[in-house]
Amino acid sequence: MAATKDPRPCSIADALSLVGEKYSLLVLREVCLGNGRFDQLVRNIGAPRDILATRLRRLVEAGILTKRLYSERPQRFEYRPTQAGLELEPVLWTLKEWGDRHLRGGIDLPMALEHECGSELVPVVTCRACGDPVRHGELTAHPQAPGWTVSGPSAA
Amino acid sequence: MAATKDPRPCSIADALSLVGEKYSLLVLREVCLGNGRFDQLVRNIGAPRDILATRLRRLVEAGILTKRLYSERPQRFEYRPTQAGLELEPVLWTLKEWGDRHLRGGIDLPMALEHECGSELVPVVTCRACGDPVRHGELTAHPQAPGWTVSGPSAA
DNA sequence: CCCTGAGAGTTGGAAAATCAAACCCTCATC
DNA sequence: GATGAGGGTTTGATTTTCCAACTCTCAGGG
Repeated sequence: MAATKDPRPCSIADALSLVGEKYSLLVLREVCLGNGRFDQLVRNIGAPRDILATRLRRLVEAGILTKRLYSERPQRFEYRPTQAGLELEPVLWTLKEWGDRHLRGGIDLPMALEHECGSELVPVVTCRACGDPVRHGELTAHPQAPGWTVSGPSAA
Repeated sequence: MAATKDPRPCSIADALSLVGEKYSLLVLREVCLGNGRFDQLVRNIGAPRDILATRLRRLVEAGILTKRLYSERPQRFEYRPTQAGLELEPVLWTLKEWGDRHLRGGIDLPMALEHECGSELVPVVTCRACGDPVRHGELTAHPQAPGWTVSGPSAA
């Protein structure tokens, strides 16, 4: 999907070309919650069945989901996240956190995630090296490949 | 965009309905890098000009970007992230990290982000309460609103 | 044996979004 | 007066989405 001719080599664009189409990340949401059957997906996401079938094919061929047989006769399948799929979950958590705060004012949330530590999950993106929360002003972009130009703050 | 009739009240779906359309997150990428002028966006993203104009209108009305006059005569505008826009950046970082690792094998990356601590940014999503990195198995979903059903692991 | 129903899709045609290229408008400069 | 930059809008062809209906496989009941 995203930018077939993005003039920049970019992992964000590449990732979005796999999961940036309408419904794809909602499929991941459902599958990570364990709702991996076709009819569950249709009901819980509200997507047209044909589009959903297309997305599922694509996510499987991208290695983000796998199709698992859960009944031989009649043949019935279920979709589950692969390791790569599970590692995309942080994207969902940060999206959820943003939406909870900016779209719902942080109150009356429709769903809470509880961390094993016992409190509600509020995801914070930190720097692996120093462990500190990352903020916009603390970053500098370093283009390594041609195609990149950076102007303003966070320019290198 | 995403799921006009998502039967679940969900902040992820709501967030995606604002920034889930094709090119929207790439616009945010550019704007956060300081490349906020229309022609820069066209060139750096590779999107059709009319679509870009539509996205920009939408992102401004959603409060994610602002349009700033940077020249009176002739009138020239530039787009910049609002506070809400900046707070969406973590989504871009986690997407980049996933793409770097899963789509490029972690090597030969086209762009690096340097954290103020001096090392390259590798974003890690942590739990604000306990500070630990969050992993899939450590979460439990707690639906608070009707419309939610959770089956498998991470069910409540 | 026949009917119904669940589950997992596929098909066909109308409606909406995207795309590419050309165009427009306001100035500044030559 | 012509050229060019910047920031879009217009037009018409091409792709995607959308929706409803349909298919196929089997299980179970009467």
